[in-house]
Amino acid sequence: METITIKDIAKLCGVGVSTVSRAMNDHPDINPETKQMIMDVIRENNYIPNNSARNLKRTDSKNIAVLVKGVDNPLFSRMIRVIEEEIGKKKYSMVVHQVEYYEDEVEAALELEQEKRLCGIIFLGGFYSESSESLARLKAPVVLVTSAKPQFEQNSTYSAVSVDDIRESYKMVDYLCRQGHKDIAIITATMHDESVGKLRLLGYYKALQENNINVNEKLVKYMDEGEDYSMGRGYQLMTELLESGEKISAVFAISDSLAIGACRAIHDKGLQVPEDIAVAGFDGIDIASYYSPSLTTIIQPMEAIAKEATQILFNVIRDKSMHTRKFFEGELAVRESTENNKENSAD
Amino acid sequence: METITIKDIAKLCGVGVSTVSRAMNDHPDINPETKQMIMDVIRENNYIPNNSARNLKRTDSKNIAVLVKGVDNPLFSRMIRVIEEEIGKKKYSMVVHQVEYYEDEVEAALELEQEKRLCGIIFLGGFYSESSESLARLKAPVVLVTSAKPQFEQNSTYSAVSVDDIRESYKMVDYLCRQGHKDIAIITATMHDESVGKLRLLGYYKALQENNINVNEKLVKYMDEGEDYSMGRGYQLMTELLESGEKISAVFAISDSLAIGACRAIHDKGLQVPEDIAVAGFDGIDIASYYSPSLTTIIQPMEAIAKEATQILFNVIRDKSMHTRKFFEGELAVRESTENNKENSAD
DNA sequence: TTCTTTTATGGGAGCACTCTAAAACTTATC
DNA sequence: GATAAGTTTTAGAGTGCTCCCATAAAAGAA
Repeated sequence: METITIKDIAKLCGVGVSTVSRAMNDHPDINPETKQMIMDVIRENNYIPNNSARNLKRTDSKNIAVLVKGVDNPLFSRMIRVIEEEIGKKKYSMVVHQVEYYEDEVEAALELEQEKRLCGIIFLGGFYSESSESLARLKAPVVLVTSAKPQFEQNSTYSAVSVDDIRESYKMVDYLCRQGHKDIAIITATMHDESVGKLRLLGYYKALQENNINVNEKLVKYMDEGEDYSMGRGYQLMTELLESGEKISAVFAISDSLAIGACRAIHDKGLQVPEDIAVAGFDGIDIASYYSPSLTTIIQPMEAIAKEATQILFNVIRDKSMHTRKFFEGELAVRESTENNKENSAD
Repeated sequence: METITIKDIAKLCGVGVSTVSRAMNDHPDINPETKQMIMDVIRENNYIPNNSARNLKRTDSKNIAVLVKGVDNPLFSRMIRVIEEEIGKKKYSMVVHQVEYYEDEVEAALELEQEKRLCGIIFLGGFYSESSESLARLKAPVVLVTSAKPQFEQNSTYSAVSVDDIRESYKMVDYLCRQGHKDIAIITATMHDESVGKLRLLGYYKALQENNINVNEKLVKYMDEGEDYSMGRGYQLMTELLESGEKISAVFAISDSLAIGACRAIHDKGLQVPEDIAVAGFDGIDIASYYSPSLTTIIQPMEAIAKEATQILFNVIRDKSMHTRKFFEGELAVRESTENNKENSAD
């Protein structure tokens, strides 16, 4: 059972190799009947063209890379699933690349580009320390998903799609303030200017300010740069918070995983969520609604974001359209972890 | 900034193209000094060979595909991370392919093989309805990870690595029996003979039998074929169980996600875990230990399994060594969700 | 009928590599 | 100094495909 090539198909059909190529690639200059005949033969013989040979010759490689910091982040793995579906529909193929925390994602993309002849790049998460200048080194169009970068110039060299992190974070913290909380801690990511953690922190500051609450910097806990948003890390940081002796009535963790770790830490100190401390997360991953107590969170429309990201990428690749910046609206889901039993018990 | 090719490097070094190729591929017939010189030039110019061109010519393509039913299954996404690391170390590249529930994974692999010139295939999960005969259609060596298939003939056409599902499941149910439970329900996957769900069900039967407990088929709940092990599904099936009116003192769900869904369902009926019903899971994903109550489960050594799987694959690819069947030992982690307060309150 | 235009097809160069076979250069042996 | 044997290098064929260009056939215009 030898590998079957385009030549074999051509011979079988009694036509030239180029005609078979034409039929497969929806080239206009071909007789519909010939095309039909060729396609039938292809199907009968389960012929699938060799991707390497195609990519070698083609200018447009039909390879899209997805670079992820943490494939096992539930938010990302869910999005990867959607992105692969979308990419598959358009007959492109997806290359997933896990970027280690110590790696520079743009460097990694640069390598992949040489190696795999990419025609498009999607970044899930990540920091882009050098920002625009760094991203501009990539030849293929780039879409940033769920990353910082609210600023967006005309003629940008990349697109971006995400929720408005400042606004969504504001929404959550403002909600906590209205619930009567005054001592609200936050568990966030690195202080890096280009990080989602920074934006969500800004939303936190803004909400406190508008509610006339002074910021207590001792209630602001940072993860280290490049660390995953893990439950373990949430647990540690919450424990530090609890052991600091500061008064805390609510905690906002910038991911659901961190929030769950925090819940567990509170529990392990013999305290109750939400009775003693309310906890809120961010993302809206499955576990948030199944956790006990179910977790108040900002639900990011992951499917929509992932779909839009691939759509934008295709627009840029195929129609050479301009890069764009799209914001999605998150949904504040109020659940058990912030139910205010103390004050509202009379309701 | 034009793309740099092997020709450019050859010219820069003042040597032939084939010599550069030799240097890069650790070919023995080359002067060490020449090689060093060439490697220096390559590094200085950030040259990275084009993968498509390589794969086109090479017999062994250095492409390994990972086919997954459900990339967003936490167990799998974690393993994917480890597998990519291992594959990367050996300078091979990984192609992740999400297999939809309605797709036949072997068909999908067959396509990928033609398309991407695979030199190895790893399956994560999946069913393999046609089993051996079907798998034998693949030319590249295959390793099944976390799949059924305890039987293993000499000269098998594939390797397999997993825990011994029957034994691990037995361990768990036997433990529940010893805790004094008599009415133990199970939430498992399809009845399909080649599924992990079936094996774990066999372990359940065995444990009940050895503990002289009659099986009540009304306590055995099946998911549909191809469905993900989701929390939502666990919730539904547990709700059905609770509404059946059968007496239930413990539930064993064959994945942690299902178990968490079950916990939530019990909670929503106004009952307590473990006081009213004990719950046990399987897998040992992160959330299991952070959930409230923390979840009793069988911890699969995911990292070790993933590493071993890639190792075996490399052995078969490179040394043409025989296929093997490797079992790992799981760890029964007893946690809050099965703590037996009732009987042992005097302890 | 002859010339131009349109439509359909085939030939073959080229993509960036690998690898075989042969060439060029060493060194050893008599 | 000639031959053999080994080492290092190179030219060039081959990989499966795409796409430009040439050609052939059909259609339309003169």
